[in-house]
Amino acid sequence: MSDVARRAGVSPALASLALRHKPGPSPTSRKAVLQAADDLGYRVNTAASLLAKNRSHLIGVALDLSQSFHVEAVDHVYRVAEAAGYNVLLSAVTSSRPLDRATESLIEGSCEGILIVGMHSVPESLLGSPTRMPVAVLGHAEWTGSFDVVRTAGDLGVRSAVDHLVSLGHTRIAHVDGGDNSGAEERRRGYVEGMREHALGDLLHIQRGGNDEEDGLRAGRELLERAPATTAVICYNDSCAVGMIQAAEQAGLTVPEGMSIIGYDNSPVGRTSYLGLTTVAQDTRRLTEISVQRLIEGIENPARPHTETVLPPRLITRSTTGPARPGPAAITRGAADPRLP
Amino acid sequence: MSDVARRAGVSPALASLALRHKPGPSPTSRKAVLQAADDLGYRVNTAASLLAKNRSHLIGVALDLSQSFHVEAVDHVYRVAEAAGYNVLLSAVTSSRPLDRATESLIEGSCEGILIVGMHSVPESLLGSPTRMPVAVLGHAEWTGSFDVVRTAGDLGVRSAVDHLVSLGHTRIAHVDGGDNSGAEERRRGYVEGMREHALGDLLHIQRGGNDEEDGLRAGRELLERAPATTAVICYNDSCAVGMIQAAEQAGLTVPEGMSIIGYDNSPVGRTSYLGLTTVAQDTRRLTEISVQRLIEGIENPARPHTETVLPPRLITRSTTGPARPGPAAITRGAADPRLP
DNA sequence: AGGGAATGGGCAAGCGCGCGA
DNA sequence: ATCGCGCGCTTGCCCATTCCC
Repeated sequence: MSDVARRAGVSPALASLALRHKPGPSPTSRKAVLQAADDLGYRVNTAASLLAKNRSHLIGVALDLSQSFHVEAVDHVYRVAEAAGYNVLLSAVTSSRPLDRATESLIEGSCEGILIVGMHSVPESLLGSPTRMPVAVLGHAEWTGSFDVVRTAGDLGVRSAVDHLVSLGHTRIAHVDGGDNSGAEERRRGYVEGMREHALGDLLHIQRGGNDEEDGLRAGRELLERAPATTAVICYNDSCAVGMIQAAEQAGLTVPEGMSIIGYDNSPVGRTSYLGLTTVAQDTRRLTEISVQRLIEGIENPARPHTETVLPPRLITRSTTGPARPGPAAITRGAADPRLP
Repeated sequence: MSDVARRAGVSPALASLALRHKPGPSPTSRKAVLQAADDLGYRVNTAASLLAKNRSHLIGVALDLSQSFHVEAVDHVYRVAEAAGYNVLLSAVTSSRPLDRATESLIEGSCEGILIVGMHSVPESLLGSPTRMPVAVLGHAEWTGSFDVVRTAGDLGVRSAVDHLVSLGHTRIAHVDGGDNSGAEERRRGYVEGMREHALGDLLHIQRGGNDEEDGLRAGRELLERAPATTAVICYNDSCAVGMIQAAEQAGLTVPEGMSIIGYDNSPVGRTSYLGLTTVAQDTRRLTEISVQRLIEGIENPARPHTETVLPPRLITRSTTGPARPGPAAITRGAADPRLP
């Protein structure tokens, strides 16, 4: 930096101010410094700057890249964080890289706070003093009051799915659940409550599912065998629903005539015009905005109490749900797919 | 750190050595330091350490999280980098965040080299002195000799797809291409060469496609209208192929009886037991290993000449390809899906 | 018994920048 | 607009002790 300053004919201190667009330097010297920096291809040394400032303006994000919801969130995180003057550090959780390793590397990256996407637990090491660090969770974590949580009311989402199906005349509505995946318990509860509310408590059928197509396919096959009278299924998520659709088609059921199917997440896979999956959408954008906001508030005011924010989901009706079939299931599928124009 | 040193009864310098597991301290003082650090919940200040060492042992990775190939690569990157004593900095490229912004933030994160996944260009700012920085590209970049490239021979992949189809008796083989997406040109060339080699140059049909299902669906509809005699299609990638399959089924063609379809990438979407997509697989693992290796070599020996490494792809035959239909296309699809057991 | 290597440990000079005086 | 200190750590250099020829 002193090279830059010399070239611009000012002191290093002034150059520092100019380079950071801080008030102080006159327009003349400001321009001179910027020009000199450009000529010399100079870039500030982040480490030194960080050491001197003792602030990084960096927020860390731990996520599972294999989940489309997380990937979608990333884009919003960048937007919101950058608008608030923060940079973003990403760290992936994978099958071979547990959450605590991900957060560990974020801390090493000297971030000032951590956003955890979609995990249901928070590493204790983050919350215990003296290493305490602001944490926000975007997703379903048990809220203990020592971090912020921003999530969707999954139970409401599934209840609205039940409502929708009931309004179409369905009664034998099953649920392919998500086992112990993130948010699965809540959705299961929403299903049970929704069914009971419509006095369909006797027809409850929960089939163990999972979070991918394979799981949905397997669960679907089992479901159709055990409860062949089922006319509608609410699945843990969209991938799972796609598997369920495949199971139904394999069994000779058209969708939605023979079987109505609802997913959860409004993921890209369900959005294609071909599939047109009816699904429960989370407001990824708002969720992300709020969680990043909360995290930044927690960074800038460590005394601030932590909150849990629950947003309502929204049912998106597309073409995998339709009126309950009056008679027995259709068992043929013709060339003209009725889902399509 | 001096607190730790005091508590352990040694000097800060010795504590530094002990904390970094460097030779010097006796086993006794080493243990004392580690114990003291643990008691105090001490963590080294990365910024200060970095400033003093002037090395970060960090490699930056710029990628597009919406592409499954990139996501798959991440896992391997972590493995290889960590094995070589490097940490990883991730930076996403999205529709609103161009590559140069991603690499910019990696540089700010003080990484020592950058791995660019699947983009076909390298920001000039990375290569021009005096900011020059080691760069490796995992994917199809025009190799200029000023960075390393590790990629798959896409043309060979598509040629082997053509070979496979020809061996099944197909001649009217079309290609739904990837437009100007990464690697599309090479795959298109492989198609043309493969067809010519089998003296099928007259039957060339290239349909403008893209990289997602929507593109594949649209391209498929057009293709079936313009070249209804087509019996096999090689698609730019798996998502595109899924769209193509949907277009075929909508037109009343069963797969593979009425139409054989091949994808590219061996992505999760095609791997499900239901789809069983025949596809050209890249060796993601090897590609990643080599590219990270090359990058690290470039960091540790800046004088090293840059290389281009081209790996062969591998055709994975599953159930969306079959013998060419002898007569006209089948136009019905029954309940019993012949793809399935 | 004396000299030299080997070993464990301390001292202090920065690293490049930001900020208060 | 400048001066100069200090952020927390690393590292080269030097000192002290021990052990061995």
